[in-house]
Amino acid sequence: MSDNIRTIIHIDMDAFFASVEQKANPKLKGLPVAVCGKGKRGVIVTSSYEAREMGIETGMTPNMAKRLCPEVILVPADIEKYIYTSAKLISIFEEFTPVVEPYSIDEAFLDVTGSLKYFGGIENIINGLKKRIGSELGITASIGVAPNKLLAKLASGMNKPDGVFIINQGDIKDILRKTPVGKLCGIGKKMEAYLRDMGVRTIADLGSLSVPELKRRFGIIAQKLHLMGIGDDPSPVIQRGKETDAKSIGHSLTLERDILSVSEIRGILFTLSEMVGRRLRRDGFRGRTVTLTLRYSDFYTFSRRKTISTYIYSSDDIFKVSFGIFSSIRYIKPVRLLGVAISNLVKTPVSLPLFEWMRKKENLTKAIDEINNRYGDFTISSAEVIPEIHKPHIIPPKPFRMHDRNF
DNA sequence: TCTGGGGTCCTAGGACCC
DNA sequence: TCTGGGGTCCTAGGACCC
Repeated sequence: MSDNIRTIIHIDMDAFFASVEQKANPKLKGLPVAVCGKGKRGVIVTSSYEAREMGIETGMTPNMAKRLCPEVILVPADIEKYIYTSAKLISIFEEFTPVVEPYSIDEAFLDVTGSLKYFGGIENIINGLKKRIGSELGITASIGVAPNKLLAKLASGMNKPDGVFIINQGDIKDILRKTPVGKLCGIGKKMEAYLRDMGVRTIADLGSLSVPELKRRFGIIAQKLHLMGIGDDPSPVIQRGKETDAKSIGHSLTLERDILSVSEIRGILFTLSEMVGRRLRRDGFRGRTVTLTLRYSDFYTFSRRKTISTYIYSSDDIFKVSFGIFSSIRYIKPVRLLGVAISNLVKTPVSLPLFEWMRKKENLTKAIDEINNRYGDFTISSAEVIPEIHKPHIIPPKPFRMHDRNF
């Protein structure tokens, strides 16, 4: 461990989407509100604390929620509003330190080690954050403070909603002894069950296992697990704009109804390819591996990928590869979900176009993107695109899975 | 009662080359 | 005559996070 102790904040909005809706429409304040995804197959993505008290959980269908709590108010998700609020949040955070790492639409890590003195201590920073968020955005946040990201994240969950929890150096041992290992970010259900079989229940139990012992069971992640077990985490807060490049870009869509028709599937793949292609180009990448994901009506989900020899970036090329993969799948059942993703990415200036037709194609693609960037998505696009599909999709919290409920 | 969407990282096995 | 071993690339799938 290092001598200079860091002060890391993890800040997590409370019931983010629901709170934003309650702020936008004060009539919803104090009521059970559930925000749902759009379309026939949308599920609940967040709910207010009032709704949670009635047993409403993320992942339920609106029907299930209604049955459970007839007074629940269902509000369709308005992603643009949440993105806007999220951007405001980040700019508030950045007034307290430049070292801000957005972790999702409603969470961030802040390294405030360097700004403690300026603000006169951690309490002033916490109070300042809460006050600004409350007065400017009308929502609440839970804040965790600790010497590293792992523990800060753990801390922010300890006193929800609208809470603060500070883990000082001296408290660490005690907390590790008391806290179940599954509370750690990175230990999911499977890992927790596996650790339980080894007699590991608390974080401290994990810390008591030796690295070689962990290596036998978990291989390469042994060292990391050990560090987690002793509450250590050397990873830095990565300042916004200094992130590593994306590794993949993709979109998927659950269809309004299950379909079998190849021409409909073709249309959806084309649209998804266009969405992927636009983001790929906007972010300045090309890629050479295309992955197609299918989910059948029985929920069986699988993927097929293809790596080609050249880096591509046009929506058309992405579509050709993804439809080619689809065509190679022999046994097709009614399709519930389709996904297209591209990976094996490189930053764009790769080479100049070799031939005239390549240059023309590139110019056309650029012109279309410029128009779409200026006037909104799909102002211009091929006749095959289905414009309904593309609103931004960014959905947060914990997925709730039907089949997890049996224990 | 039916089960959203966007990512990262890791594993294991096969193809292929030297 | 019975079968090396290392390295790289690729595919499929799963765990995990939000």
